[in-house]
Amino acid sequence: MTGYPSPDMSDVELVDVLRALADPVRLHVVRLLANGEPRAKALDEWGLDLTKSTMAHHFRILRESGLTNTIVDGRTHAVQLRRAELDERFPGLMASVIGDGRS
Amino acid sequence: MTGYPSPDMSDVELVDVLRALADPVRLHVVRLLANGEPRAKALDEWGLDLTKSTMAHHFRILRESGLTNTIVDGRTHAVQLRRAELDERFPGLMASVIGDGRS
DNA sequence: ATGATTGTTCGACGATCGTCACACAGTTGA
DNA sequence: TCAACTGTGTGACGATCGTCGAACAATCAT
Repeated sequence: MTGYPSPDMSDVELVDVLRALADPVRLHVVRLLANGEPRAKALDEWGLDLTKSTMAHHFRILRESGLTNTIVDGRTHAVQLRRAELDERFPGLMASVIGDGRS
Repeated sequence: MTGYPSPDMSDVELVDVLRALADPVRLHVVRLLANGEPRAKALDEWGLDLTKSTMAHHFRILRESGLTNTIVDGRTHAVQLRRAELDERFPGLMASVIGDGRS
């Protein structure tokens, strides 16, 4: 049901999380995941004009950095922000990054 | 007295700040600046084994991203974190990035 | 003036990054 | 069984990044 390995949060380094967030596409994705709900990886879920392989690349970086989990169900995959764990490891970071309307 | 142009904080984009922070050297520098006090650019102030030109490169990125100011005094320069402005623009971000002891 | 000091800028280099097309693997449904 | 579908992996490409040495500019002390 839940597939693909994500690192233990205790092994996650802040600088790697920041590197994962330091890209417009991935920051956008993380913001759409702010509410903690899983979201399908399907291209039309993200409002981005990128190819499958490019999105797969970004999803991989998000997962390997510790930001997300991948949930596999049949042939569809979903991504979920590891909000609670991230809040414990890096208090305030997600809140400030997800932030409000300021670009 | 205060030299080299820093961007208006209202023009600073979060993704650019994150990109500036997403490097071990610059994250280290920002943490040493956490208290808001200026710090000389002199190499021995940072405990890093890098050349002058490399440090100048990192200081430039920090300044252009909006994270720091440069204070010129004679032939010595100092860097200062724009803490108050950053806190207003991105509440909680600096606090979470500067954080505590977790690597 | 002259030489030492502090820091920037330039050009180069290898490494990493973001993107794509293509081939591949697993799941679903007819 | 077989075709369609969803997503991953590979290899390539240009662009950006981090680093360095060397040249330069500005300031200070003598």
